[in-house]
Amino acid sequence: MDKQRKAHLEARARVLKAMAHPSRLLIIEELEQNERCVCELTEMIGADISTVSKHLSVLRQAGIVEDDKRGNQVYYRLRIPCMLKFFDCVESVLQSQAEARVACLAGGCR
Amino acid sequence: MDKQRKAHLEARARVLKAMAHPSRLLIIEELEQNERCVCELTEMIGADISTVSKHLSVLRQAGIVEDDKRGNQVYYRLRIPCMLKFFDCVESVLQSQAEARVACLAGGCR
DNA sequence: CACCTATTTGGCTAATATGCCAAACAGCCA
DNA sequence: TGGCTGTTTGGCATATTAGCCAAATAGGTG
Repeated sequence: MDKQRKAHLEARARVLKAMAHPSRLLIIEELEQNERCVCELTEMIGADISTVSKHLSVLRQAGIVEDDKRGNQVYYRLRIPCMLKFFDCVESVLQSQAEARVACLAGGCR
Repeated sequence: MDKQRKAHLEARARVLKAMAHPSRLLIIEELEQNERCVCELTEMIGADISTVSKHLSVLRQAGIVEDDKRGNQVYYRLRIPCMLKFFDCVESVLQSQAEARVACLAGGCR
């Protein structure tokens, strides 16, 4: 495999990996609506604040969110506006899984 | 957080996690072109065939690919046609990272 | 059936991710 | 300055992932 292609695949994988966690997806969904401070996100997620801070750091390092310190609170927002669209495809996969399950129950299982 | 929402986020995360590996992204890109047998994919990836088989199994369990045994070869194809579109957003992130790096070098770093 | 090819599975080790607690830091206010 | 609130960082235990080898399985053919 070509070196450049490999680098590109790795870069893509890093972005996807950063998104591939339920709490981080929740963060992304919330930030689609509005910027939020860490404490708001922590409350929604219901985990330790240090855990949430680390999730945010993963998203920041992946270039997905950016932070903005105001007073002693830190607000996060999406750097990329396309996340919603992005999920259409994930939804297709889930939809298709659901259909497969139905077909399976109906007797089409291998 | 609502139980249903949590389940939904977990389902999405599982799909993203399945995609979040360079070799699996390569597989997805190749299958966008055409179905491929395991041996072809193994050659492209350049890893042990058992490793590739496990990657395929991850993608299959996530509902992203399906397999089709013909003779003693197993062919894989995408179950979902939207993967290319899906990546537009990842590309935006990468693009934006690149721009940030340029701005940084130009002196805009914090 | 014996043998060959293609693929999957089991088992192991090394690397990475997750989540909590405790400690450090930063900004604000008395 | 001292104390308070909000956030990040370090450290650790546990869990998950990745990749290789070896063994098992499945299909095809002599």
